[in-house]
Amino acid sequence: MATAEPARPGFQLPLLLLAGFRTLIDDLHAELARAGHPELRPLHGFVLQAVGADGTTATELGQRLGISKQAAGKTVDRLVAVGYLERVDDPRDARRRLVRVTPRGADGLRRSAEIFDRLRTRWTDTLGAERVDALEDDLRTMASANWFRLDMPGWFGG
Amino acid sequence: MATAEPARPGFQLPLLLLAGFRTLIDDLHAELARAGHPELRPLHGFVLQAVGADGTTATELGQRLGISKQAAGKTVDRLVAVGYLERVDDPRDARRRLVRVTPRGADGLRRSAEIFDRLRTRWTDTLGAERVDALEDDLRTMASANWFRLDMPGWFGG
DNA sequence: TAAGATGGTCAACGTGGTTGACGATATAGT
DNA sequence: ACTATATCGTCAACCACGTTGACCATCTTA
Repeated sequence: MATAEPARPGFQLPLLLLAGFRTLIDDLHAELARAGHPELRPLHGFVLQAVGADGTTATELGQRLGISKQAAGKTVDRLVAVGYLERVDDPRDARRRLVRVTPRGADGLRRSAEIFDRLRTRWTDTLGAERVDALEDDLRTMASANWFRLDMPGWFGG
Repeated sequence: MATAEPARPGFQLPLLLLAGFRTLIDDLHAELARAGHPELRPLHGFVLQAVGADGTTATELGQRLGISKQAAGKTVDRLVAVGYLERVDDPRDARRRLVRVTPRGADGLRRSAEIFDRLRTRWTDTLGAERVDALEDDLRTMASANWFRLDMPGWFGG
């Protein structure tokens, strides 16, 4: 039968999506390293973003990221150790320990946004703005709407 | 100034790419679980694919996947434990231990290909074949050409 | 005030990755 | 033929990230 083998095998689509993601993130971190943030790992940018300007607690961070509060707490510990986050006591609730972005963390966040903008411009220069807009729109259509989980290592592996 | 804020912020592009990838892989594994392969993790499909029909050694597998031979060996151990791979001695080289896909592994691989084809059809039904073709072509253009590394957990995290 | 909910941390564990070391075997050079 | 070198597999120790269960401290509520 003529249609036994599809013209485009389906397995390439996820691979290309992953390759695009990875290329972007690798380029980001290459530039971030040059801009004075070599310790930042791909995961860290997402965590910093999730903490936000107002700060949070480890428990709330875990909920935002889709991981346990313990896992969130451990990741915060590492980011504190490299100077991107800080913990302060909450004067209104002695149980809570507020997690806040440090000036260094804010700098990393700001530079990341700039670099991502430049990277997207590189895409529109090569492909044309309509194609990149269409790509984003199509992905928005197909990707699960309320998606956001940051358990990447655990999800992909074990 | 009028162009200070870009119409489309760059940080969404990687997020959408990741969301698309993750949606596809999650859908794949939901169907794979229904088809009798609930133990298969996202990582495992890539490893099975990399072993291929002819089999390999742990060292060569590590090279294909972009990870150390030790890491490849450990992953093979786990896949052997769940029945997707097997190790046999190489009669022509007593140092080598050939890694081969078992019939169960081959079944998982075959079903994965079918499911990916169906998933891609779902995309073309919603977006139109031209849009999906364009999306793939554009990603091929932008993604690093000789990309293939499977150190996802270690890359993203650690 | 007693009871329950919530926040943070500790401990133990699983998976995936790393490097370094070390036998065993194969191959090349003298 | 023998010795040196390269390769394969594995062991051990370690790190990052995730999990669950247990526990104490503290806040909230009945």
